[in-house]
Amino acid sequence: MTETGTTTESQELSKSYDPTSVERGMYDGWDAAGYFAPQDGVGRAEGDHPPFVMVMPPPNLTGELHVGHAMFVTLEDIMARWNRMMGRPTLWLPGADHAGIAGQWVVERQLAREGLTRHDLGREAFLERVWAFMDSSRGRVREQMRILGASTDWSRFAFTMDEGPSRAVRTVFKRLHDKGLIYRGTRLISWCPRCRTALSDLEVVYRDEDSFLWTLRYAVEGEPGRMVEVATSRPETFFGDTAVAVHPDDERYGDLVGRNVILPIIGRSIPVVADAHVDPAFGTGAVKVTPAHDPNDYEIGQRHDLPQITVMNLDGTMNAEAGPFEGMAIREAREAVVARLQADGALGEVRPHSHSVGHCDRCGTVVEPMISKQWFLAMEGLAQPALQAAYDGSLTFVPERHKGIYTNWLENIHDWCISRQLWWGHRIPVWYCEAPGCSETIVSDAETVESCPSCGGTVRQDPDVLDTWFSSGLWPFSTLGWPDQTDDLRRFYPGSVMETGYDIIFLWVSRMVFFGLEIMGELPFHTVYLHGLVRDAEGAKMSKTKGNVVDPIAMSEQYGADALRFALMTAGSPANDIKIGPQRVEMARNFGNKLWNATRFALGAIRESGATVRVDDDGPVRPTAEAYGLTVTDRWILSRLDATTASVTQQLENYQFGEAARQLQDFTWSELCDWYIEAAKVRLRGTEDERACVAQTLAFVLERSVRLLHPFMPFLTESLWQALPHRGESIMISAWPAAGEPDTAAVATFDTLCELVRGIRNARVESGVEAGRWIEARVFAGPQAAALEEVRRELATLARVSLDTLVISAEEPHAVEQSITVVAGDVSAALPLAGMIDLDAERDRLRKEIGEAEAERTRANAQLGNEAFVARAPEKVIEVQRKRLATAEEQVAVLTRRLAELG
RNA sequence: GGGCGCAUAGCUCAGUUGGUUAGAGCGCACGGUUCACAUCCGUGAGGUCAUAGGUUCGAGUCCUAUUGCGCCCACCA
Repeated sequence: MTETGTTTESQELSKSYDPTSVERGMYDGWDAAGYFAPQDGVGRAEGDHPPFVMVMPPPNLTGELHVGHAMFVTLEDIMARWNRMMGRPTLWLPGADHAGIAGQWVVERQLAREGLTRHDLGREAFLERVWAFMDSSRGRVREQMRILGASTDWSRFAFTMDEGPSRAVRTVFKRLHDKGLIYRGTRLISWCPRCRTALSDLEVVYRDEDSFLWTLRYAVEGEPGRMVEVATSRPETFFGDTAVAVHPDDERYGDLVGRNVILPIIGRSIPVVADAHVDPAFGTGAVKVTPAHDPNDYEIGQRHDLPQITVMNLDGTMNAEAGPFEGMAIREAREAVVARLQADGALGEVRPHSHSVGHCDRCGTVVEPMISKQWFLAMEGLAQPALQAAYDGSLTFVPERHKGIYTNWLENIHDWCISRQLWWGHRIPVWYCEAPGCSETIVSDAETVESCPSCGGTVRQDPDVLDTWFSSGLWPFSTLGWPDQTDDLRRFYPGSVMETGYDIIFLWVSRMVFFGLEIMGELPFHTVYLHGLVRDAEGAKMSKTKGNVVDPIAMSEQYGADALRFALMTAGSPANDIKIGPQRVEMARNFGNKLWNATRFALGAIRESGATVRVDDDGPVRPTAEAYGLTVTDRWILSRLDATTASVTQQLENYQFGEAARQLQDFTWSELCDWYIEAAKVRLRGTEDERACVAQTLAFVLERSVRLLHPFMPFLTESLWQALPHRGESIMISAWPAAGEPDTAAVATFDTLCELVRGIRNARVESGVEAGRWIEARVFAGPQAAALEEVRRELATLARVSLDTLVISAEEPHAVEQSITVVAGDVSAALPLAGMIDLDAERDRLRKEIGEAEAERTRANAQLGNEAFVARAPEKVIEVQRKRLATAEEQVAVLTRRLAELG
């Protein structure tokens, strides 16, 4: 079954853990070895090994990575590395996003610093400039992800503006256009006057602003002196009013419906219409209708066939419709208009009013609803299958509550305005024939169209580009070569998990789902895992202007990428926002140091044991009782390793990454280091067989632990694994450990040992025994005496009891004078401390302990005395209570006798 | 207006199907240089699990209401 020796020469580890030297160069080695790519010829086609496929949410190439990126890189890397170790062909596909409006905005800002606008450069030169920026940014982002340890397949790196994804965009556009789902129409859309482009609903963020509600007075035509008052928060738009609307049942205005009113200043006549949308209780119950500048008014206008009068220019100034106010900025115009209305006696009540105002998500400018000719994607038909997938459970959300957010949005979906008046992005693949008399519109998936296919005339491409999220929505298949039927597409579509932030469920996740279903006929992934946002140590959102940005690269340089990753994972729970500061990362680094030193210790122990660790293809061979003479201590740590392995595996299956990391930290630090290693030191000073047993057990447990930790701390674990006895060339491609059966007897005995040791240590401290002093102890262990006898040296060493005087017996002697009594579960110990005992203090201590034991006994009795409890609780739970009662009774008895003996 | 989340030790947070005496790290107190680690070890103090009801043999965990904080959605003239 085994060969001896290790395949790799064990390395000496330096005195202390230096993350920088551990991490340096390691990534390049993995990359060069090709570990990041799925094995050739493996994948869905082969059937029996379903691949694990995850497409990275492509970071925007607009700047440096922030700690939020480190968060998703860590989560996805854990999934990728774990699945790889589970033996699944794993593809984690990296990429980057051109970021449309955000990308253009960054470069425009650069230009602004040079006193230039994009128009100074012209479209072509501007795009060259953007490309140059993106290229340099792309390199940095890749480098930063490597520093973080992202095990992505760089050979498949994709950029949204690359030829492949661009062709996918054109193909989808054409296909959906031919199907009638993409159409061009003149609608009311959201317009950013600064960016000078249309926006989708999702790119508009609303903020409450304090303003006023102005009452305007319109004269009723043909009835001198009679006025109708309308309330508005936007007086400057009244030039575009084409009606006044009142509720059909509003008696105040019933006689006015069908008649006209006169707009002040410009004297235009507009009708009064009845529309149920109007709330008679709000304002005056009469509302000015401006179809070209308000979504509600637009709807009313549609219903009553009202004209649309646009009163603003695309740059946010008033146009000729505003008469004397032409050329003024909107805000400026508002004040001037109000002043003029007041002067003309057309202004009524003015009162403070708070309402929410839409702003451009990118630049913060107030967004204007405008009538504009744009391209739209009809959503109703696309949304249905995407909803169905969520309803029937074929699409899962982690955590599940986000499913409702997703479905709620799709249930209330509006058509998506996909055209943008930008230069940076995917050009709309539509050409218009310029020949006189020919009105041909050509939609093509080709990169260029030279001439009109019907008349041969010259053509001009639509100047607009697509919303950046259009290409993002195609990402799960455009990155795999679609529209070509590539091997990758066959092997890796559909994917498995989409890991991203909950803030882009609408913007991105929903769009990938409906595009995937429409274009590929299959969901792009079965699970959506959503992480929370990362905040600073005070819980504030990070921003450069606040100066509270945690730079993941600086953090990695100081504490190591492993520490940053571990800190991010253990800082909170899935999908909740987490806070992160340097202190937490430092603690994670300390954990790394602990592992480092535990490994150093193990290597030293193995060397000094003189034994050779036996290794097979699954690493150090699991030591057996027959071959190695395992003791309770070894059996305990092996059992704990098994339990931890099983639990961590389950946590990973359930996407509970933080809990998995915490359990591993707890196991390795508390159980392995604080207890096993300390206890094992006894036998390392013992016989040759004992040393060999400890060496094999340590090698086994540590090697497995390091493997379990690998997805979380890839660099450190690789380094330690290489130093430990192992087989194989990298921990990255080693197998995920399997769990064995629990050894309940060993666990019970060792737990008793721990409890007893803790009790004795506590008694020593409380009695003021010097830390270094060896004391006497007599342990009364009842039926556990034999088992404890097996670990008497460990007990003696850990509790600092001199081995010569340690007595472990089944029966309690009648009298032990001048001693301190320790109870630990079922067992007790007497510490004869001649001359050191303050009898009064000891009596007080005993009384206090008796009190606690009695309280415990009372609680257990109460539980068991409850007939309903005994009748209905499961037998297992009742048994626990019986045991609890027995232990408490025993403790009361022992302590009471001791108290009596003290006199 | 609708929806979601959070509230647990001085601080930051865990606690997946309800089940002994609710955990960790930091901080705090006391003590430790014995040959892995002071980036460490040992011991300890510290919590009416926001409030009020309810379901249950049993509630930090499930239900209802309330308070406070945060977020999302919505056509708030």
